[in-house]
Amino acid sequence: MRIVSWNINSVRLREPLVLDLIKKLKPDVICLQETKCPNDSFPEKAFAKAGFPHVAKNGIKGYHGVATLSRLPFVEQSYINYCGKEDGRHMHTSVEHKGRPIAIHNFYVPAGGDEPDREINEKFGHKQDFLAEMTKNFKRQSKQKDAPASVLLGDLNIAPGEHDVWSSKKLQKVVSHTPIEIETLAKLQNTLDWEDVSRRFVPAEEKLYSWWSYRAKDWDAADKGRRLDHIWVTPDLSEAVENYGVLREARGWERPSDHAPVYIDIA
DNA sequence: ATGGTGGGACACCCA
Repeated sequence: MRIVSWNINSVRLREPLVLDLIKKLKPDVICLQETKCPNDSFPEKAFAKAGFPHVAKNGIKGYHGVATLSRLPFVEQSYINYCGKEDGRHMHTSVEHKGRPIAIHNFYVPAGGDEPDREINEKFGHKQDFLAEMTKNFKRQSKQKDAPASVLLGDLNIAPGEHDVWSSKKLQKVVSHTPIEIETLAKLQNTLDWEDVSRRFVPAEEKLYSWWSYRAKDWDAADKGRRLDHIWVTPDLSEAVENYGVLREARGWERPSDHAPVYIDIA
């Protein structure tokens, strides 16, 4: 089973690119972020025709918004609102794989604004609070006896490792790579003992990115990227994950998203 | 220190 995560930056504008992605990667589940699309105008028909009749969406007008597309039916779907906002940043679904459910938590974590200081930038405070609330919710879930095998993925808007950014030194005070965010993300990762799948397949000392700014003259040549998109799995799933990749070429497609899709294969 | 680009809704927000 192949699961893809992609910050699409407008699903309506880039509907053709999603179809290209389907042809290219032949995924079973596609988790989209930044759909920027209300639920009633989501382009479902095109995706159904391409083999994805099952769509779970948590969209709002204009910005944010997440959606999960699947070849397989969902045995469960729900979403949680964070920080008292209905801003479309989480979609939970469950699919059955070899007779047992796999929970898929599709997240779009707040970007956090420009200043890494909650006293002067409330967006940064929101990002920190959002991650704390995720941690609290998953801690509760992990205490349940029959907690399902789970995948947590999406645009977490934090690049934690030294080689998850083009220059760790230059980005120390840049939101997405500050020590406080990295610490908050680690706290979340440790609650359920999630495994960051990417770094099992790509050594920690190798540069690995999933996002390149629109502002670069030549994103590919400059290659000043960050790994903002993540796929984590609970320990009971770890062994079954047999492949991981970033579809870097998608960043070079016509009218691209600034994020590339990331994916895993589960045996 | 600054401004560079892109998307959506609608005069300015999000990233």
